[in-house]
Amino acid sequence: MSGIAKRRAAAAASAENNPAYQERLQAIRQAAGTVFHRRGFRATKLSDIALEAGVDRASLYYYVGSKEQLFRDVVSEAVSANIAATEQIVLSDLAPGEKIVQIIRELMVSFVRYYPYMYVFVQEDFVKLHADMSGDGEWADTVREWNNRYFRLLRGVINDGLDQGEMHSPLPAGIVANCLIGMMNHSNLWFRPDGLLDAEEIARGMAKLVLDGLSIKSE
Amino acid sequence: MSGIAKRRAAAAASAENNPAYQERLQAIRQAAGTVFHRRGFRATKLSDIALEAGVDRASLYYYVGSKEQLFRDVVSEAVSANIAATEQIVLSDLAPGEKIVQIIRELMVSFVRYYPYMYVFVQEDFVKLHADMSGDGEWADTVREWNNRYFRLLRGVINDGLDQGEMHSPLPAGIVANCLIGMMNHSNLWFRPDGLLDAEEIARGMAKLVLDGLSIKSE
DNA sequence: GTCTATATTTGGATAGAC
DNA sequence: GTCTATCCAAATATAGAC
Repeated sequence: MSGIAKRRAAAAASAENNPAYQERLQAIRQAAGTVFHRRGFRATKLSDIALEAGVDRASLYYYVGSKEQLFRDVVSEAVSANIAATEQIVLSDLAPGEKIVQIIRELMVSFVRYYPYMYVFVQEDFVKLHADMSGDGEWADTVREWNNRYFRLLRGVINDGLDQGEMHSPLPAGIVANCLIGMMNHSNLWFRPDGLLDAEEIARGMAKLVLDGLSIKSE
Repeated sequence: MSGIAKRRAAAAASAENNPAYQERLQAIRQAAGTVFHRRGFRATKLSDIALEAGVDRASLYYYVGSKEQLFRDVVSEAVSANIAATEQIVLSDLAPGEKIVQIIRELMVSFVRYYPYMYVFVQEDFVKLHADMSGDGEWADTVREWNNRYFRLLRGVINDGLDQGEMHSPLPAGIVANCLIGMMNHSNLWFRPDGLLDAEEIARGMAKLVLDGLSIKSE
């Protein structure tokens, strides 16, 4: 273990009693989130994060072991919380259509609650990033598992809706699920928490789009 | 101009009479398309493209000036053709809903016709890539203009549908347009030309999803 | 804890022989 | 036209002084 790594570990071990340390670490994570969201993981330079956080580039390493570790730190809590919440929705006794409404709402609200950490995650394509994040196979498994779980939750709800006759589509449930995921994740490019519409309104609109469509039905 | 650059220019100038040259160049572009699609622009190494094309890394430079130029070469024709086709659809006298059907169809079919070059383009976020492709301001303008034109075309059609009373949504037309773009572009992760459903079928299903929704209406 | 200086790796691009 | 041997510019991470 290198010198800076030892001091980093020591600082982290006794971090609980050290509010200054916690504050600095939080500032670094927030700066990292901002830059990751703006540039994407691969294009983000640690010098950008250092600039954003107002510390020297080398000083980052007193708090963070690597760029990849910093990425994991800022996304893990947000993503796992959103998946857990989505699992609760799926386990509820709501009708499939109402579950879709709630799942979309949960995600859009999470984008704001954890802004911009959720976007930092969903904007990345981890299949393409595999080479960059090959340092830890366990992390790659975690990400794959997150994506698979979320996809299967959504596909399952749509499948139930189709089976129960509440929904209809010429597309298989998996493709519909991917369409919804693409629609929601793409909001990382245009949705901002301080925009005209808030997350709840946009989520309602998206759910209506998916469930009822744009066309006005002639009755 | 460097030595290899001179020979590259000379070869390109007399390329018309040289089928061997054309063939090699096409092979390189196809290899580039495959790797760009698999890894994304930034993560793609010229050594990957060389390996895929079966030539030495240095030999690429007899045919191509830079990684960025290679990227432009493989996407330009496909993207500009799709935008031109979309403009024709928008200029037609179809109803807004039918225009949406045709626009979605045109894009999904283009994904196949130019596979994988259209995906190579739409999977990139050029705002984030700006630093990497800063070599040429003109290219940045071209890309911005492409994205703006496509967005405005789609938003315009949706706006017409809302204004004419054929469509309804609580969301503004621009957000709906972004939802469709996200849905369609995300297919770069799951759609393959040799899959179970072809582009026409998927486009019809997507259009139905957007226009009629998933829910079965009680009549 | 922070910063200067630097080791190291990676990857785009070129020189020049053949 | 192609390949070997480089050059060079990032950018991550560390050493070690303070």
